[in-house]
Amino acid sequence: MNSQAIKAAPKRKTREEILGLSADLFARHGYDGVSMRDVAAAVGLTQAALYYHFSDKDQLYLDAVAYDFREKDDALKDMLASNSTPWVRLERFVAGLAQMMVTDRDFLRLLHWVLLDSDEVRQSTLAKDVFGGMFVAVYDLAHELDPNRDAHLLAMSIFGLVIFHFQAGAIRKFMPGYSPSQDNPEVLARHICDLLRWSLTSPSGDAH
Amino acid sequence: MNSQAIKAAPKRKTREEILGLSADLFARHGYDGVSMRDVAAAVGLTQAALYYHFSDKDQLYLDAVAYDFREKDDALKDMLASNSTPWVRLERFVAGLAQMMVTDRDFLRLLHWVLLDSDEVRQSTLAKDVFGGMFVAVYDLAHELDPNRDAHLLAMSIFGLVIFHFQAGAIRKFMPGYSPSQDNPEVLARHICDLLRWSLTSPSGDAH
DNA sequence: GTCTATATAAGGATAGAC
DNA sequence: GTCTATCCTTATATAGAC
Repeated sequence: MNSQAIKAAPKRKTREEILGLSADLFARHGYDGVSMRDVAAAVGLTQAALYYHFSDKDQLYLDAVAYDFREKDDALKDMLASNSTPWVRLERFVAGLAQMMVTDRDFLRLLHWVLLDSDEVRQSTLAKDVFGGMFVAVYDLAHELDPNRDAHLLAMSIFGLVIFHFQAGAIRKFMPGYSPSQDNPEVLARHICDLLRWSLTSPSGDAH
Repeated sequence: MNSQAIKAAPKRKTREEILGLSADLFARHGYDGVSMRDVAAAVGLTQAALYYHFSDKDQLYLDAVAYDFREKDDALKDMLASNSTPWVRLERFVAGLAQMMVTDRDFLRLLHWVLLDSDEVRQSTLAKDVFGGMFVAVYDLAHELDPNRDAHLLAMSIFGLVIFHFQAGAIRKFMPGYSPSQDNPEVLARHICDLLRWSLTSPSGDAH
């Protein structure tokens, strides 16, 4: 009925189960905050078994992050790929990204840890594997929105506007002007798109 | 001749030395990534001595972060306080914040860890002690820039535009359109202020 | 593939001398 | 105020049985 029939890929599942569960843990507590014991307990194995699947903790971490981001990356790229106008695609992407931040808290958390990682090799690997495709899509969109601006900076700004809002989510609540409605992805998306739109479509902006 | 000679403020220095040095360590490696042994070694004391000054690791961390941010908070508020026009103050603040991100890498790192902290109590404490004043200043500025927008969201966006750029600094280098000049605080500040300015001053922005 | 058992290091924290 | 010495827990990783 299904692919590998009964016998061909018998235990490949364990590896993916480890990846999924450890990604959750790393998202919540970071590399140093998660022990191999924690992972083993979550999966329902002993510590030693993990070393059958992964050479060491570093490798497990790297694979887990890549595993977790892959699917989100695909979803986000889908939001950008269509033949609507650039502004419609932007609106959909921003709302979709914001929604994703709300729906899956771990997405933001894991992203956070990745950005924070001080290991250069891990970062370059993840940058390409995980963010490369998504960034390029937004980068192209940025160029469409305003060919006269630095598309790289503009793309970064788009990400920053959405992501930072949620990064600061926990402390935002203690700041003046806070309203729970701001946690609504639609409200945020509206704010951001307005901010960009009345900027980028600016008619006769003069010298600068 | 040295130390104890004066008598007035004999050993208060040690505590501050611990705070300064441990702040560096926490900035670089986070709470879990720093051991009391690490701190002790950096300061030149033994582990046990730390427990004379701080009840436990949590308290040391909390005090160290607050200690480190206090001075930056003051500097940033100064940039916002003047009687120039709002746009001039914005430009100065953005450039100043960006410069600070470049000059003191630990500032960003520590901020990062604070945002990530999963401990609610620690977060509310730090939110008020550390960011409260700075946020209010930007919040007020945001209201001046455009009284018709949600000042809270706008203030957050201003922070996000600057901060995220540097958060993503390490992976940005692997993305298309990257240029070293974008690491220049002046260039970034120009980009951000343009983005906001041609937006917020938008003349006849119609319905939305 | 997964287990038990264990080696070995590093972690937070305390007691008591000075 | 700081030290030495130590306790106890937790950590990564391996060896070898099943």
